[in-house]
Amino acid sequence: MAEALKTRVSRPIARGEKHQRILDAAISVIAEKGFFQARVSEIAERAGVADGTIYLYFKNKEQILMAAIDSAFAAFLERARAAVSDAAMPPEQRLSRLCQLHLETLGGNRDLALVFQTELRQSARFLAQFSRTRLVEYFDLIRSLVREAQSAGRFRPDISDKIAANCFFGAIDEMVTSWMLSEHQYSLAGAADAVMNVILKGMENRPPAE
Amino acid sequence: MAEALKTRVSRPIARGEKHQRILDAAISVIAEKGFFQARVSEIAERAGVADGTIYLYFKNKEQILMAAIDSAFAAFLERARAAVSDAAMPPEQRLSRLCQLHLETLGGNRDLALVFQTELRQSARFLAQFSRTRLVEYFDLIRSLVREAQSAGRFRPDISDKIAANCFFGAIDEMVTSWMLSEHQYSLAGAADAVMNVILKGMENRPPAE
Amino acid sequence: MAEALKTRVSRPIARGEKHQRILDAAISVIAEKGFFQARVSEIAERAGVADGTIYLYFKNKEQILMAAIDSAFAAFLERARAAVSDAAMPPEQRLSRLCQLHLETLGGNRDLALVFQTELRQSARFLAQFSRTRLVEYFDLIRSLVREAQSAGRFRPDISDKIAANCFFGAIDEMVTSWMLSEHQYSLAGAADAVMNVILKGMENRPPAE
Amino acid sequence: MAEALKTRVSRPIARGEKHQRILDAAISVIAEKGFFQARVSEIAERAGVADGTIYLYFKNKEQILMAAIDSAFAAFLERARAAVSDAAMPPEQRLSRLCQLHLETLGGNRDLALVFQTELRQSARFLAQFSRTRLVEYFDLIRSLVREAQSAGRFRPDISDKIAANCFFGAIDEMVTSWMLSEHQYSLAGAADAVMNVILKGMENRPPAE
DNA sequence: TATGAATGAGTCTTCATTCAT
DNA sequence: AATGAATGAAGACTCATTCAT
Repeated sequence: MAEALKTRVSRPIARGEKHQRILDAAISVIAEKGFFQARVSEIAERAGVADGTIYLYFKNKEQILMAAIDSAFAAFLERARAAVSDAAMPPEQRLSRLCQLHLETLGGNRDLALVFQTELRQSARFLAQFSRTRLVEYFDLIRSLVREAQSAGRFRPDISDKIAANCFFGAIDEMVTSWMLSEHQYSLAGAADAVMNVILKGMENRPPAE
Repeated sequence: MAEALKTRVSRPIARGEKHQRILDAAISVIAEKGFFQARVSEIAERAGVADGTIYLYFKNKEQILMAAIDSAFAAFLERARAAVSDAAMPPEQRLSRLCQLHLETLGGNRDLALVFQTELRQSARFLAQFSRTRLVEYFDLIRSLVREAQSAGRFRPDISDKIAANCFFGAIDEMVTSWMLSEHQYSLAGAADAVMNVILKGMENRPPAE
Repeated sequence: MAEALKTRVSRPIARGEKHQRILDAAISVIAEKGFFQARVSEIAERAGVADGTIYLYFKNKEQILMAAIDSAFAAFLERARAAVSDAAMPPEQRLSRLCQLHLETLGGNRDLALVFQTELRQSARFLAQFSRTRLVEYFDLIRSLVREAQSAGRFRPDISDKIAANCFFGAIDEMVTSWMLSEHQYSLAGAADAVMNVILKGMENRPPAE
Repeated sequence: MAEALKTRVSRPIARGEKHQRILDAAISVIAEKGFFQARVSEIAERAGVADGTIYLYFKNKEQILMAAIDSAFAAFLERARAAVSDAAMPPEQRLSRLCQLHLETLGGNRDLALVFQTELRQSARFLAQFSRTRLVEYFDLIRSLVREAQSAGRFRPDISDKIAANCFFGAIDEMVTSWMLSEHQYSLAGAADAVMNVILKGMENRPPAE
């Protein structure tokens, strides 16, 4: 009975832990080598398991990589949603917080930044739907904040929420990319205010100067 | 004899022409399959040459792909420079033209869009300097226009030209990406004004409303 | 001896039953997949035991498969011996009964037919002696009946019992094989008389027609 | 021009030769190891080519093995047809010739015998149609001779040509199998007359003894 | 120059077997 | 005795690159 209980309790944990170790190892390998250069044997090695063990948890190489990217993005999305959940805060300020979180998260995790900037897009193009779905969810989050700001009269009503979201996301995304390619010579999160200073100003609803 | 003569006369052209055919074929294959899924034998087939012939023109697969991407981007950059060369035009209007050209060019060439949005970034990460250099040149073009606009008092002086360029390029780039992933359901170039309406407004130098 | 006794007393039912379940599962898997395509894990699943449990009863995969085939054939041989044990019956009639039994048994058990026709031969070629020995025993049974018929003057004395047994067994065996490959479109046992009508006639001792 | 011609002439030969070398090597490996134990790398080694070269000639492992078996059987079938093509010879004598050829051919080529007796049957069960088709063609050849003998009043009309063919083929086939398993201690072809002495006698049309 | 058959290093994946529980 | 997660050896197959023609 103690045996059974122990087994029932410990196995799931052990299993989950190994599953996660493989996902983490996969992110690390993808970050370093890229999606198509990632080797199953290297993921196994970094996860501290045998090659064959990988296949107890994932159907094939593609599924490992997809799951790894998706799981990383899902976690990111989760935090993003939490960051903008305070309905009491004005929507443009929540967009600022989202920008801050985005730059902080990727600026603080080189592997994540590499994967997001180069591999997520690959997966969006070539691979199954779910990674793309995550991106769409992120966009929808931004768009809903934009519409909210428009409804509140804080953003100009004449701009499309889709285009606004593209400008918002594109500007932030490009900040990450150029930072990533520039070998991180500066603090990414430190640029958040400057970016928002341009983007939000471009959207704000101001009476024409007289 | 007629054969030989024909060969002798046409060769100089033929070489250049064959070289170019390989580059074009490479772009086409990369657009379809992606950088790492592109096969040398498929490039050869589309170029109408034997596999081995590729190696008379390029050292290895990486060099083909790099040269193809670089050459496509170089042509793009050339047109971009020409588009903003009219010093008589106000800088912010030249930025608008650049945006228009960017969206028109990629919106009108699916292969180019695919390569720029997903593979150029890959190459920027993994491959030799020259593709990255092109990107930097494009950025420098944007930054110089931004600085010019600042000097002329049209753009706010308090924003960094680098960040402004990131916002400008990022917004446009994201327009292309989302259009590309959305299966081109709308005219990309048609969105140029809307994007500039946000970005340029975000940079323009206006006295605060009182 | 103490070991044997202990086994016989304590585990007889449980051990024997699980052992047999594995053998049955093995026959079923071999029939479906073939000897070399049979998977240990599938045998374990069909036997309702864990993979590792298999190895408490058998040294390795080859031993399982060998034992399964051997056990199936041993049962068959047992019935064959019983069928021809009536010394009062004329030997050629006993050969007919053997033929009938052979066709009935395999015609009534698809798995057994598949295993006998394709896998027994494999095992005869590649695997240890014991399966082959069973075949030899079956042959010897046939040969002894042939010799008996010759002694009784019912079969021609000029034909070798070995060759006669080959003809007898070969004809029956081929009936099974062609039936098996033809998707069982007809009753196999129903052909027994027709086959014997050829084979026994070929062996019978008749004065030449004048 | 001479170059082109030479290429056009020599290449096909070279290709065909290598193709055949691979088939021969495959037969040899299958004979030794069996269908499912045959390794592509071993076939390549025996054929004197690199592993990858195999795949220039065959789509995958199964295709190699199938082609090898089929080609060997096709050659056998060809000879069989030639052996019984003399319409002037009585049909029962032609059946004897077929038996002789069958036993001679397999008795003289150990690899072929091994492949025919154990692997052809496997392929008939598991693999694509064409090997099975060959077997059917061989059977049809036998059946047509049986029917011819019946029409000529040499064979009893009351037996089915299908069952007669099974007896005929089964007896011969079993001779080969038992010879093969007995380590070839005797001349296989030498047994042809004895086998025919049983089988043909079993089929012959004789008035009942009075 | 041009060809394309040949090469073989490199990787994913399977599955018999082990062993800690 | 029983389990089944973990192992890792083995093997099919791909494809960039070479080189004889």
